[in-house]
Amino acid sequence: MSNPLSKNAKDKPATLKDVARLAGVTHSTVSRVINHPELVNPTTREKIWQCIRELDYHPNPFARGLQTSLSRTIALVVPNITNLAFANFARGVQSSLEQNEPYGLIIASSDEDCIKEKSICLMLRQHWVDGVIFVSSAGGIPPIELLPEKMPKVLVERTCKLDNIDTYLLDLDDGIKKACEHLHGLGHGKIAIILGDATSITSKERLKSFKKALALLGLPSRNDYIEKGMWTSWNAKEAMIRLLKSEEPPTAVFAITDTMAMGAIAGAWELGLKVPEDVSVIGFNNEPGSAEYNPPLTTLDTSSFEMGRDAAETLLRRLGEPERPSVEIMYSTKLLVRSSTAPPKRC
Amino acid sequence: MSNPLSKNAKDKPATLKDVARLAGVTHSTVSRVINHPELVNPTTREKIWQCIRELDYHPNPFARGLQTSLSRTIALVVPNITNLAFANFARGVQSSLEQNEPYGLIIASSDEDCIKEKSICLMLRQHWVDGVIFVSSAGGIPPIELLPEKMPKVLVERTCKLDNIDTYLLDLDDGIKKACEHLHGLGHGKIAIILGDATSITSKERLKSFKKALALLGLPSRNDYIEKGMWTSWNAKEAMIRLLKSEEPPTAVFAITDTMAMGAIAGAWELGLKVPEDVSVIGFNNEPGSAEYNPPLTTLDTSSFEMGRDAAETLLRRLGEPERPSVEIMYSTKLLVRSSTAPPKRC
DNA sequence: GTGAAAGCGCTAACAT
DNA sequence: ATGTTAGCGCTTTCAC
Repeated sequence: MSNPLSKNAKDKPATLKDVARLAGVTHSTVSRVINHPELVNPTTREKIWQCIRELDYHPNPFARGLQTSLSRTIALVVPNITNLAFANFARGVQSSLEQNEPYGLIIASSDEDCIKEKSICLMLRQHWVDGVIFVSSAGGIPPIELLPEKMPKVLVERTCKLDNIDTYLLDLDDGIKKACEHLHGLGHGKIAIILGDATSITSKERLKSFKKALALLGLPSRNDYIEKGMWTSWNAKEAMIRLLKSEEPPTAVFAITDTMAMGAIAGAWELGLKVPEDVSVIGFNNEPGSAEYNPPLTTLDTSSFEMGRDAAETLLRRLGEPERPSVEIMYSTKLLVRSSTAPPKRC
Repeated sequence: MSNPLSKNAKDKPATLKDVARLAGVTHSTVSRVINHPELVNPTTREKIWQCIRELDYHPNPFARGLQTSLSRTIALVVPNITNLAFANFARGVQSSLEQNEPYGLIIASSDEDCIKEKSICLMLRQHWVDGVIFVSSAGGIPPIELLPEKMPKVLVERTCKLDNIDTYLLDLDDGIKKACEHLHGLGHGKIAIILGDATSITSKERLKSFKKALALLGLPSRNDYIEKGMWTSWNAKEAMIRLLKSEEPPTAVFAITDTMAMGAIAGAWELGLKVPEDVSVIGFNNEPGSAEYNPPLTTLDTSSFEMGRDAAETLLRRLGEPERPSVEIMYSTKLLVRSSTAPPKRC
């Protein structure tokens, strides 16, 4: 129609055969130009490329997949896409995909739910993705047994005994120690923590690092200083209110996500308490917007975008080279001191 | 191995033929059981289902796609996945997919960039998605000409003359009028607006509605009350600072996303000004967390999740029924009055 | 360096 | 109600 190119009759997408006919060769030669160009005569190769462009030919992914079992699509499974740290991670993955081969990206959000994670794996198997990136799986190790053993997988924030699985880790012990040291250095001795849900591995791991850090500083671990914010700002707000209304309220609170830190600050505010004057709050992740919160959030930067980009690169590399030794990469976090932490009113 | 089921030799996925052999029928009968169960004898049907389960058979999507040209995957294109309103929309889409057929979901974020939007379409064409949902495309109408004409498409927050495209719209005129009326009712006469970037259709449309609303209230539209926040809280913060430092600063500011509203509040705060005492701020979208901001944000709720869920449902329906008349659905917004707006200090 | 031919796993038209 | 058969578009031996 408006397309000047002479397409095939019914405007159906051109096939290998169409290109072959136009170029005066057989379809196998055309296929060869695409998959093993070095095996074909440079002159014919160039001619065939012209025909490919002229017909706007694109290989049919179904036919190709039927042969190769490859879909040129990878999947990313995160616990919650509305968590900005994960959304940023996803952007990192996408940016890596853009700069490398044109892989499609299937994003699935499991809502921190093991059951959903399983059904996502089932869905992925039915869609034959070439590889998967799992981020902080709800049940510790994601249900990878539901996926083909050979399918490359990258685990983020989780370890797994299995060989041939690449892993991206966050140095929680170090990061959380830095956070606690910062608070301790300001004079805080009564530090509480706001977790997500009590059962998630993410919460448990961060709690463990937190307890370690307190011990290192000679501070006691108090059970009444452990609260659950269910990953949302509104629940964290309630958690903060509970903490501050207790008999001996903490002077500083570490929330294991920025979102919950913001909720915690809102909770203090609701009780007429100011942050950081009356209580200090420190977050985790450096989510976009944390610097513009009121007050700007002191937090640990976890480079979500970069991690996503690197994780995707690792997956892509393994896709091309299945036998390469697996890597385990540890990311360190960076303490960003902003305005939500200050010395306590009275030591 | 640990699987008790008697799988086929090499543990390769079972095929139609394997099931047929086990059931003592031909592969076409098995295919029929899956695609047109009503055409097959209930007894054999049941037996075949058992064999399917026993072998854990799943149709090969490539072979199936080669026949049907259907991938059972749809795509969602949003301007920015780190915008919580869009992330929520995506969750809505996913939830609808879960409750209906097991469609895969490809999410692509265009970064408000027309060029990227085009390359996304190219990628989607190569992945043969069955349908696409476009949300507030950067260039007005998304580059649908790059996608097969027959591919079902749902447009969100955009209209398009083309027939057979389903549309989900936001009643901006009404919503923004409500916001301005609220501000005007509190006594504000000097109302500024913080847009995203100046060139995006989203910004232009909201500005138009804003001007209309001001006119309706008998308020003048001042060009120096139009600022750009580039969709981020940090840029919105700078924009707010510019507004407040001007000769005749506004007493109220309407930011066209909550994220930018939060940045605006941070800007006021940086100048030692309080919200809502010194300046009122109203947002748009009711993003998760807006209620826990400091102060809780007055905003317009746009039901992102529900819209995503409904848009996906519409797409799914059209997938099953390509000839059904297209729908155009208008969503109204709801004003949520919280604590970031109040009467101006001096009228 | 290129062509011929087989077959990946499935669907559907046709035959019985 | 079920079986037979012919492709879908591609990759990859195997000949030449």
